[in-house]
Amino acid sequence: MRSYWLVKSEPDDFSLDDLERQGKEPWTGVRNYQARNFMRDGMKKGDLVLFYHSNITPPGVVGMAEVLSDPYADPTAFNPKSDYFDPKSNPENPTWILVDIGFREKFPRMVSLDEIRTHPVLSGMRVAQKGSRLSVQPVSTEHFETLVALAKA
DNA sequence: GCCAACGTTGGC
DNA sequence: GCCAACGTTGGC
Repeated sequence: MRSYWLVKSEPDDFSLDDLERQGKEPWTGVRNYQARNFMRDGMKKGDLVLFYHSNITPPGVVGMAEVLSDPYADPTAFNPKSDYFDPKSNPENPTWILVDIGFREKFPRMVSLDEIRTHPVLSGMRVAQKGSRLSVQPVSTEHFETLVALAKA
């Protein structure tokens, strides 16, 4: 049973094109417990992931990625030189967990946040809620299929 | 650049 | 355990 997800990324920091170039990327730097729990407890290899660009005009879903690894400790939490360093995390009992995300496809067109919010089905997505800051979030099968169909229409 | 919404921290 | 202060996210 495959699950569906949405991850946010600021394209100035790491875009879908960057993911395409790299092929895959350890999803480092998530420092929110709810988002971590989704990666740690929910994500499985082969799950499909909507790739969302935030902090850009317009924000929206630009493509599809997939989960390529089992969950493992985020190594940036142990690196004092990293922006994501967290002295409270240690390799014996890591606080922060990630998965590898792989490139799958760039959609023929972006589905913007505005379009998600005004769509009768997609408006129920968590990302559409005002003030929604969760950077890793589950997506229902219906929302996933509706959004992909729209992106390819 | 502004600021509302939200999550976390820390004093009490 | 409460909650004010603070820092961050992210749309606009």
